[in-house]
Order: sequence, then C-alpha cells, then structure tokens
Amino acid sequence: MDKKVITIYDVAEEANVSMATISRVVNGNANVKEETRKKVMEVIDRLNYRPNAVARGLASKKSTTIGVIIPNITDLYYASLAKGVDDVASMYKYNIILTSLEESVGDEEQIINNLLSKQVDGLIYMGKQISKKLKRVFMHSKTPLVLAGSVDKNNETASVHIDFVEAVNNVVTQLIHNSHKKIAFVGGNLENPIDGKYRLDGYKKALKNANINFSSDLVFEAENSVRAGEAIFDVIKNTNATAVYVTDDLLAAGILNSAVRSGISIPEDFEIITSNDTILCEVTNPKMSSIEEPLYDIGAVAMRLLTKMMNQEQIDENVVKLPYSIVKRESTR
Amino acid sequence: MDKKVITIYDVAEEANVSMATISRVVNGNANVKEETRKKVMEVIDRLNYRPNAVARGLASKKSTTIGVIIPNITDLYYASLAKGVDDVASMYKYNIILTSLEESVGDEEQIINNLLSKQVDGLIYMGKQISKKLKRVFMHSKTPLVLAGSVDKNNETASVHIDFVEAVNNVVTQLIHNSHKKIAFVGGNLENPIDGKYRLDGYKKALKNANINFSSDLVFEAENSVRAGEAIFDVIKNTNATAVYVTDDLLAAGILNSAVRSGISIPEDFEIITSNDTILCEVTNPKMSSIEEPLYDIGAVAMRLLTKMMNQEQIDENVVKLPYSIVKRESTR
DNA sequence: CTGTTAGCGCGTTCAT
DNA sequence: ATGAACGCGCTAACAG
Repeated sequence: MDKKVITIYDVAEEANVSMATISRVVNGNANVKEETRKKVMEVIDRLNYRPNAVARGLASKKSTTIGVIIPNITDLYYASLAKGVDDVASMYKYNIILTSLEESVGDEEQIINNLLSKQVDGLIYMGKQISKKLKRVFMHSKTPLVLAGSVDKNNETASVHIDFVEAVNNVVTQLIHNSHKKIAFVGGNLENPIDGKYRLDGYKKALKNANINFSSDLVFEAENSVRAGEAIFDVIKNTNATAVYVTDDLLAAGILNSAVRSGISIPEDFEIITSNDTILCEVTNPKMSSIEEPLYDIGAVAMRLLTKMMNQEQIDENVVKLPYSIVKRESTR
Repeated sequence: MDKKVITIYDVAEEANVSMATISRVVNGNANVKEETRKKVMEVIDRLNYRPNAVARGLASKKSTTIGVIIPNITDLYYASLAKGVDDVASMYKYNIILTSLEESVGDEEQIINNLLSKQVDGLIYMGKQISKKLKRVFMHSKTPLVLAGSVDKNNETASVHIDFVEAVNNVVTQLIHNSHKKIAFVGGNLENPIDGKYRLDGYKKALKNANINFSSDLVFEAENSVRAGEAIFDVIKNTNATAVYVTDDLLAAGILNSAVRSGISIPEDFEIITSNDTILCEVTNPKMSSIEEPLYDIGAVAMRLLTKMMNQEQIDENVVKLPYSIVKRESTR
C-alpha cells in the first residue's frame, strides 16, 4: 500500500479550489484571500504536500540549483572556498550540485555538459585554470559563471580572488628585509597560472626591487603533499637558501617538519612562509606564518556575485579583488 | 539573437524521424536500426543537442541525483567521507546535492524536505546522530537512506561504520600495556552517541578488563578545535594523567602542541592517540598515532550500498562494519 | 480574487 | 523498427 504521491491537484480537490490557487499560496502570491490561504495551508499541512521541484523547474525553467566544480574536496583550500559558497547559496535558497574535477583529467567537457543538462541556474568554478575546451563550453551556454579563487587572464569571466602578485611580492620582500639573499620558491604545479605565473611574478618582482638576481635554481615544483615537502627540503637546503616561500600549506608543513627534524632552528636559521592560512598553519610546530587568502569570503562573494548575475542585476565589477593579509606566526622572524 | 534551446523535437525534425526515435537512441534502446541511429547521432552532434535532465526527471520520476547531508565540509573527517561518496556516485552517474547541516541547528526538517522536493533518488547522512524529528521525516519518505560513518542505535537504518567500541578498547588497552594507570578520555560532543556512548564504552571496557577504576574526572569534553585542545591540556595534566585518547584530530593536535610547548617529552612522558588518521596526524611534530577509520572507504561503501537500494536490489547486510586499524606513529611508544 | 488552459521537454505505451 | 499521443507536476498567461 504505497502512499500515493500528493500533487497540487490532490490539495486543490481537498480544499475545493483550483490548482492555480494552490500554486499561488505555495509561491507566496499576494492575490489570495487570507481566508482561502489559511484553508489551503491547512490542507497542505494535513496532506503533507511537498511541491515537486523538478516539475516546477520544468515549468519555470529555473532549478534553484547551482553547479560547483571543485578539484578536490579534501583539500582544505577548496573546502574553505566551498564553505563560503555553500553558506551564501543556502542563504539565497539555492542548492549546490557538487562536482569533482581533478585538474588535468579527461572528459571535463562531459562533466560540465552533465551539469548543464541538469539545468543549473549558475556555475562556480574553483579550478586554478580553465582549459580552452572548457571555456568554449562555458561561453556557448548562457549559464552565468564565476571563478572562485582563480583568475581569468583576459578578465572575460567574472572572478573573485586576491592579488597574487602583490601578496607574494609582499612576503618575499619581507624575507629580503630580514636580510636573506637566497630565497627559494616552491610551487605546486607551475603549469597553472596562479603558481607558475602570478605568484612567480610576485617573487621575481620582489627580487628585482631588491636588486637580487633571479635564479631558476631556487624555483622548485612539487606535488601538494606533506611527503613531497619533506622530500624537497634537502634539495632546497643544498642550494644554501635560507628562506622559502611556499604556495601550499601541506607542502610547507612537510618542508617545515623536515627542517625541524634535521635540527635546523626555525625561524632563526631558516624562515618559511606559506600561502593559504589553513588550519595546518596552527598545527605545525612552530606554527607557520602565511599569506591569508580569505578563502571563505572569496567563496561567499563569488556566490553572491553569481546570484546577481542569475538575477540579471547590473554588475559593477566583473573582477573582484579581495584584500589579503599576512599572518605572522612562528616560522618567520 | 538568443540561440534557441534545442529540444528533442528539433532533432527529430532535422533527422526526419519521430521524437520517440531520438529518445530511443539517447537512452540506448536497442530497437533502432543502426542506420537511423547513426543519422540521429550525427544530427545530435551537429545541433549540439543536450537532453534536459529536468524534463527527463519529471517523465521518468528519477533524478539521478542524491542528497548528501554533511555537518561541515571543512572538517577533514567529513570531507574524506564525502570524497568516497563522490567518487562512487560519479562512477554510477549520480550527481550529488551537497547540503550542510550543522548539528544542533534548527530547521533540519526543512532542509531535508527541500532535498526531497528535489526528488533525490537517495540520501547519504553523515551526521553523528539523527534527531527523532528527522527520523520521522526519513521514515515517512520512501527515499533510500544510508548513514556514512555513523550508527543507528536500533539498526533500522542502513549504515556503514567501524566498530567504535572495539577500536577504542583496543587503543586504550595498548596504553594500559604501556603501564599507564591514569588515561584521560577527551571527546568532542559527549551528547552524541559516537563519542558519548560507543567510544566511551570502549574506554570503560578497556579499563575494566585491566581492573582500573573508571573515574569521570578523567573524561573531558571539548569542541573540535586546535585551541580547545591547547586549552584543555593543562587541565588534563593536573589530573596526573600520563596518556590520553582523543576523539578528534584537531583537538589532539592542540593537546599535543600544548604538551610539547610546556616541555613534556612525547611519547616518553606522555602518550597521545587520536581517532581519525587525517593528514593532521602527519603534520604535527611528533606525528600522531591514530585509529585509522577508513573514511574514504566508508563513504564509498555507503554510496555503493545506496545504489543497490535505489536499484531495489537485495541487500544482504543493512549494517556494514568496516575494519579499522591502528597506525603507530610518534606520539605513542 | 479565482479558475481554465496551454505548455515545459521527455519517457513510454500502444499501434503499425 | 518507427510513430502518435498521453502524462509527469507545475507555472504562467488569460479570462472572468
């Protein structure tokens, strides 16, 4: 005896009104006499009627759902962004379809198309770069898109992020002021523009301002993991570098731990500064100084921007740069 | 010049067949001549036709979407579970609607109802407990539900988790073997059954087996954060406890760091063992020993189980207990 | 203020 | 192997 699914018609019949009226009260339309509104509400409650969002979506061409493309949920960097997106989304009554898309993995196009087929009203993309193929898919659809934490070289796509160049320039300059001459740069994937272009540019800029020659021997690439960090420390140390800027907290934690274990005093003999200010910075010993990228806010602002775009509101700024700050802890002097 | 949305009718017309045929090829129905199938495919490609999943959902009463209820995405514990769910879900072509539900926050009922209104085909619940009100909502709907990482006291709901009692019993017994007499128990929220019942029971069981009297003075409750851990260490130390079992990695990291900073040698003078084996265990110095709850697998198995339920397949075991193990690192002898 | 009706895009009989 | 026609549950004119 399957309980039959209750539709708007059942409610209408039970309340002795037309389905249109039910639709009106459900959608908060003012054109309903208070009396009938009450009666309808009572019936809705009694029958335990729950509107079918799929049918509603088909009729209204709006799904109140957005697609979020995220490289890796277990990376605190992305998880923090996602949290910001999520909070604002639920504030505006949107649901989130979460889709993993490890960078540099195939069929990204199919994944986006699948999302679009679900008729999402908007998209948030968190990847560090956006392939040409993907860009074409996005452009071809009319679905609004916002990049969270990432940059579009041509500023064609709406995006929210910090000024990576300035942030890195800033911290590397501080290291230079602490009289370091050889400062290493450790990036995750130098293929992607955030690490390989903006951050590296900031590093170069700081060196140039201080008349220090750039040397590619001091630039390292490593996977974002503790182990990779542990492994790379010796290599860094062999260059006689006395300080390092790292683009990822896990990586930085590995480097720091490896340094500490080999008996080096931090920050006296070696300084480390990292980039994301995730909770990892508080867990290492000594605690890590970091650029503070306001991840939660970036996610939140990106989502807010998206709601405006979905609402066809006027957007004053396509590209939003949020302020960063620098959190000094124990891994720098 | 808005590009018109392409429907199945447009494809049908262009290919000179009926929409039924298009539907057949899109859904892989065998009853289509190879020749017409090819022609249709060609047209689909040319017109860049993308089936509307919402319309399909309305007609078929299946959304190929599942709802995932998660307390906090930025908690590595839940993020790892989610990763497992996500991977298996995409393997089976399901999309995930991610919904945050901080425990002990209001309108949980509304959140679930919203999810159900979206016609999700199944639900994964990650909370540590499930309120009576929520349970009623779940029971009332016919939507399959699986608990990931959590236990249903009455085994009425499908669930995937480890044997919390045995795991804690096991590690506490090991601490006892290391000749500790006073072992503290630090739990997150003792209101929830995982910490306040199962894990605590395991702790008590170990003590009892060793003829050590249980004392509530050695049981602590603290929020799952580094700061709370740092703050609580002194209190623990004042009890003259020489070892501690902690239910959360962040909390454990705080305790460990506070201990190290106050000059205590770990594991010589004080042992710490934690519960979730997240990456935090590798980041602290010394690295933390931990129960290894196979979070990714729990998520993956939960999702797999859900696919079976959605498929009306026979389920042999409603409750799946996955094996745990114990990872010895540097915070225990 | 309320009811009627025509779609929304697609799956699915039931004929042919 | 293919097509015609109905219905999924709801929104949105339009009419009254």
